[in-house]
Amino acid sequence: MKRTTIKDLAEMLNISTSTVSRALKDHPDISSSVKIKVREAAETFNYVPNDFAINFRKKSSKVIGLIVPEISMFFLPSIINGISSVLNSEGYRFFILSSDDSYENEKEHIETCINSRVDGILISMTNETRDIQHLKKLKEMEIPAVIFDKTVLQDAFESVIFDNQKNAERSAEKLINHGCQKILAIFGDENLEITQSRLKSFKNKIEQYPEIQLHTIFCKSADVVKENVNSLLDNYSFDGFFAMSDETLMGLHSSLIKKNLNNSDKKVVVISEGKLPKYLDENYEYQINNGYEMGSFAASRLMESLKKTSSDVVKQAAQSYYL
Amino acid sequence: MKRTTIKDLAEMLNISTSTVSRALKDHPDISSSVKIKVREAAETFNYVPNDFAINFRKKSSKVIGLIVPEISMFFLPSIINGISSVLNSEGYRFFILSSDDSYENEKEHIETCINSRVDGILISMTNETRDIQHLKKLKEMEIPAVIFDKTVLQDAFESVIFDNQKNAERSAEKLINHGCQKILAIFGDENLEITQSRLKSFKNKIEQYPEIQLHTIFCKSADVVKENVNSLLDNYSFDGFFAMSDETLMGLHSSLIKKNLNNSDKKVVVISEGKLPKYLDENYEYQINNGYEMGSFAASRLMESLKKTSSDVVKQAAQSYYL
DNA sequence: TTGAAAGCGGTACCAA
DNA sequence: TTGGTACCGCTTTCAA
Repeated sequence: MKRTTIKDLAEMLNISTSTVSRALKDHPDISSSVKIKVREAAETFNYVPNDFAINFRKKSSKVIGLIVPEISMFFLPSIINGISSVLNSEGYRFFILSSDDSYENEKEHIETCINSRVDGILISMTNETRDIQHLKKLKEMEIPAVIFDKTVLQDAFESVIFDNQKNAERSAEKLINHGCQKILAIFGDENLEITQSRLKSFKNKIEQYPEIQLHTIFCKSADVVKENVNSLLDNYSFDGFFAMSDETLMGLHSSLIKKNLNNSDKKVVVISEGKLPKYLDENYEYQINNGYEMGSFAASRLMESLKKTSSDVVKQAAQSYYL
Repeated sequence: MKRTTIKDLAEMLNISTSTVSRALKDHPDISSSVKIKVREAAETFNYVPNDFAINFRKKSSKVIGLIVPEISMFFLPSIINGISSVLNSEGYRFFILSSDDSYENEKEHIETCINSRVDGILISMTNETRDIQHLKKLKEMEIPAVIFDKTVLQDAFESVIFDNQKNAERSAEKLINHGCQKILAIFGDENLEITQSRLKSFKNKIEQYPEIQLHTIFCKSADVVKENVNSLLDNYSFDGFFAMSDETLMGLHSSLIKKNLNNSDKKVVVISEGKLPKYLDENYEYQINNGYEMGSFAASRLMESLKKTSSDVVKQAAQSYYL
């Protein structure tokens, strides 16, 4: 089953391949009579341009590599939607590679992307990732990359991140305004930058009110949250809760249900990326991080970089964008 | 920034491109001394084979198109995981195209896939899709495709679907075994095949017990479920609930919370694809549809088709697989 | 306005 | 064991 090529059309019409090629893309040089003939033949014989040959020729794949730490329920769909909306409208495709929270996989995926000649990379890093050593090659090869959400301290690539400080502070304010006096704040993995930055500003804010008692815990998964909160609630009571993420909220919620505290007058504030949680309990208050916005913004930044020729690239610290 | 090519290496080493090409892929004809030289040079000059040139030459993209009706929170992540696990291990990539529940988009995506020369297609259809007219071209071009989850009656392509009948029946049995007498069953869009098949077997089972009162409603979104259930609960009470999907469950859950029924002794059974809902309320019972399993199974089927040469393709009704 | 031809980076056949 | 070369399908420069 051979697919019709430009050469086939050229032979059938007794004209040259260059003429066919130009006619097909409505080049001004070509007479309209020829254009019509060519288009008809193309239509009739079901001609489909071979993207490979084109990409190969043009040295541009129109493909972006999306590397994510994991394919999670909470965040990815909205991110993907945001990315799709921008990339598809610009004629780009993207493929997803999941690192499964392993630095080694992440490193390998970068190689994969380089080998398959992606035009650019969108990456969110694993919890294990500590530096951007494995991204250096991208700079050498001048493959633009934008880091989003999960990142490390660096100034080589543009990054798009949520404003943790702002979100954590506002969450604290919400609890304060509700008059909460005994607050349990639940954070994720203590080693993550994101945890530290949310912790810091949350704590700072709360500490401006010496009368408030703050208890903080760190848990690496929803299940751990649940266990820890369960045992805490056996001995203490709280009138306010803070969960730094959707995942910590899942654990907290589960525990509150178990302890029959879900209908009491406690206040729960959470920094969230999802849209599902609104069904958990409509009384929870969300400081929403918008995945769609992040995805589309990161993709836009990447498209911008792609449009710059390499000579445009100013060798200075890349910008970080806060959403 | 030019990337090193085989030609570059050949010139540097004063040997032919064919020799370099063969040395690089460890061809038995090549002497080990040459192989070593070539590999060293490749290493030194950071040689990366150009997949485009290779694909172009070999007429195989190693890319699969994944077309989904929407990028939803509930199901997609696990599906993607399942697909990834199979495809990546076979050296394939895939890109995601979302139809946003529009038949027109779906049709266009098929074209896109054909144009970008994907080796195969995995597709889950929109609610609007009524036939496989738009897939006919795939057959002509001998592009293998596997339909999963959302499909229509057809026997041209292999399909992988959940066993709705089994799931609905088992869900009904669960409620019956709990001794529920007044059951509210919540279904999705009445026009969908999936709804009809779940409805039918659920109802059949329940009707074997004439003493049970069954009330069924159809709602197109979680929010609609919530509204409808809210007003129903004002006038009636139920001791058992059935939700045909994660989404209907979300609405139901929300409503139960609002009516303070979440800690009563009602029974809730749901056919679910997600993993999130376990945190909603651990007393809910799930008849789980495993997205990971579906994704990996569909991908495996596709890989199988890919391995067959076109002459292997037997022209007979394609099989459906039930999970 | 059209055509001839080179070439993108590999691969593989045929010859040496 | 190695080299020469045609070719995959398309674009683009140069010439006519």
